[in-house]
Amino acid sequence: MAHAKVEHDVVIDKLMEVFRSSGYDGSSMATLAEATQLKKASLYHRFPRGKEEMAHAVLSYVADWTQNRIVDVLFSTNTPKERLEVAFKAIDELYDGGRLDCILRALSHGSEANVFQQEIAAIFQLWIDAFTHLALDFGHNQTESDRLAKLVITKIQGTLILARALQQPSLFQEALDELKTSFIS
Amino acid sequence: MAHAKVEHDVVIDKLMEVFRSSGYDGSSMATLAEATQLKKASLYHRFPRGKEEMAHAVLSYVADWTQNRIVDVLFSTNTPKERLEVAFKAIDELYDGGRLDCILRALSHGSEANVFQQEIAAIFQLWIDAFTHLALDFGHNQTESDRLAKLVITKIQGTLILARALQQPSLFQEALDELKTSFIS
DNA sequence: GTCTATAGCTAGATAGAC
DNA sequence: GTCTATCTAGCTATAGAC
Repeated sequence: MAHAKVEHDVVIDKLMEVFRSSGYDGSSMATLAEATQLKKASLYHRFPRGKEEMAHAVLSYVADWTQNRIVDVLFSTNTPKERLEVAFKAIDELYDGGRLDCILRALSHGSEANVFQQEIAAIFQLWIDAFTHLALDFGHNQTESDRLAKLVITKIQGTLILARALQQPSLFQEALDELKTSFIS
Repeated sequence: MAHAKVEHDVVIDKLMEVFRSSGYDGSSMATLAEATQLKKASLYHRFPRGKEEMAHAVLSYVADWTQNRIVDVLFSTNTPKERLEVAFKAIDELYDGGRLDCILRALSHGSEANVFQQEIAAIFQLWIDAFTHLALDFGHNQTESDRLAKLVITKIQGTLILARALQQPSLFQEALDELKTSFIS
């Protein structure tokens, strides 16, 4: 089946893989086509407005992922401890234990003025709201819960940068453990 | 003086400005030429190996800046408290109070495999060594000093990302204050 | 929905005058 | 050391067959 239809989810996943490792401008239609095993014209058939639409589609996927794997989990009826564990397991997978870069950062640099800025901000806000809710359920007060939620994001992002720069993924693992402890204690 | 020689430091500064806001692949010879007020051919005269050499020159400048404004300061003979204040003042300037992105991150994505990875890692290591030294002088033990030094980098990088994504530079300012407190207490 | 082929443009890079 | 002019390759995007 040389011309079999490639599943939409698989295409999005491959596009994300390229964007997150090469950035927006560093990802050409040629490399995106190669990664998805589609020809350039086929990509344009699926994403008529080209590369920008592909990046938006990836961000839309990331928003869905966040809703399903973070927000829904942290607002579920399990115990706070259980919710915390499940969410952090997902985060660990998302970044492959500190080896993969964050797609939101990869798409925040670009020659054209930040067309993705609002979408990215909205996704970060999903994370903040969800972790604030969890912290409240752990018994922290509002101020401390806000602080913890932002700490989740800044610690993950900051350690990802250092872990990848120094090629020490373990730094990321340690940070996740420390974060979990911050909620419990 | 239409053809006056543009100072090397000014050229580096303008190149950095473009790279840090547009990333490596997002910065074209045309935009780099426009920013430096030089024609493309003049840039090639100064940087024969083109864009890659320009980025290396910028990273070399950043390494020098780190040596002068961070390492030398933190290894000076002033009191730990004074050294801390001077270094953090420099950091605040470097990122314009949380409004500017980090050049090291801007150069860590690219279509070509990470040609800047080692240079970037070396600069982060300068920061780590300098802040470890400071923490030891504050009376912290070796383990805690290592932790604090890495915390400086991860907290700065992480909060920069969130501050810029949410367009709330104050998050960065707060983080700098918290970091200073971490050393003193 | 996929493909081949190609248009039209912009990228990085160079030659050579001043 | 700066410039204008230009080359070639790679880019985004489209046309049209199957």
